Amino acid sequence: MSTRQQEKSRQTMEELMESAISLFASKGFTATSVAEITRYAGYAKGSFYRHWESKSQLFLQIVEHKMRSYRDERDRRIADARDLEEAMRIIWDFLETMVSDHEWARIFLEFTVHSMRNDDLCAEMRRSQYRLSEDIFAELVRPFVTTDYPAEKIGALNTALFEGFMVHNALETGVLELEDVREAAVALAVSKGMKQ
Amino acid sequence: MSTRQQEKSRQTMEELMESAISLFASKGFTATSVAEITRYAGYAKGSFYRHWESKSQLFLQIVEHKMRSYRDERDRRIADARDLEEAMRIIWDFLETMVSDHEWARIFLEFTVHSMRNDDLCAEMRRSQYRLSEDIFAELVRPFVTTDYPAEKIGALNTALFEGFMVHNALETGVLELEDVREAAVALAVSKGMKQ
DNA sequence: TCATGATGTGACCACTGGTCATTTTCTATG
DNA sequence: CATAGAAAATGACCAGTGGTCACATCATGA
Repeated sequence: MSTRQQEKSRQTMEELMESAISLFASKGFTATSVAEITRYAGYAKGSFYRHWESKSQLFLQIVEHKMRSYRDERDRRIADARDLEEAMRIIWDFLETMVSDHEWARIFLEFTVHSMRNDDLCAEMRRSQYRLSEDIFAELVRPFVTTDYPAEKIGALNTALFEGFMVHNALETGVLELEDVREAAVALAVSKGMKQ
Repeated sequence: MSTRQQEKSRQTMEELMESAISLFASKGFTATSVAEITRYAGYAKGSFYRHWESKSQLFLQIVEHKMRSYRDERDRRIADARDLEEAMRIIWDFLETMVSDHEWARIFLEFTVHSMRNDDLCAEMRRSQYRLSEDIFAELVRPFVTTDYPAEKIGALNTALFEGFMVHNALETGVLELEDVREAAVALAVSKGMKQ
């Protein structure tokens, strides 16, 4: 096996990815062009498509990578939760680290909307790797729900509140703090999912 | 005054607007090009820019028009509300008519995100005409809030939940019904804004 | 040394939002 | 009517987009 050549290829890919991450962060997904990504990394445009089949696919790969690192930590901690309220607070710690990466929350929202018009992308976005999907939320939370209210709905309501907060953040309205949303989300989940 | 010429100009503008509304509805904001709008209405591309300074400005005009018709009805009805819960339900009737225009909710979200990267557009989107903004919500709801919790935050939380639901809808996840979100929003507002 | 296949290139495609000099059409006045 | 001047409509043009592909370059195994 020609290790040297493969190594070079891997390095090129990483350079392009670094370039993309930094450009996405400063200009967003749509406003960053493939030509810019390659130019910034010192390659020609054609090289990009040797590594990814589209700009969207690169983006998904970046997100998947970001998500994977959060996920393990989160799943480990939630095993210790004693009730729904505790579980919710652990989940929100995790969401908090996502939003704290301010620019990325915005870009992520941008991409979510971008994917709305493409069935394949839409299907991928529904999968748990790319979003705190309703499914994964329900799974995390189900063991703690002590009412008849469906765990999926608790999850979906929570995700709605979170993603709505990202819109709010993106428009820089500045009325809500993360604390407010977190409190509201916990209160909502508790009122629906725990016997009073 | 050359009434005939002005009349013609007005008619052209209306034709272009109708064309745009129908194309936006079927393809979304980004995917609809200015050339398509004019072609569909039977004009050349240049004519578009005689009436609007950009595609975004046309969009804002369409939204403003849609909003105005809702608003009057809503303000009239809310005057009759007796408490926060009643006020919330009236507001959600209004939001419901917005989402029921299924395709438009999606396009509106698309445009919201599109405007994120443009300061001027962003400022316009914060204004009450274009969104159920935190301000206007606070104003509607303030007279009914009987706790210390700030009315702006109740408004912002409600808007977050609503706009998050639009994301949910756009991805066609299908777990939440409007009823669920409405109930959650009312419950949330009541728990924060009404003495128990 | 040289053939092979992987890696890198940039002109090219059909398209975008937006501009503007030019042509067409209307109308107010002599 | 004739015509000057204004208003409306046009479409070639610009710099850019995501994506393709025939071609050049280079590392490698024989």
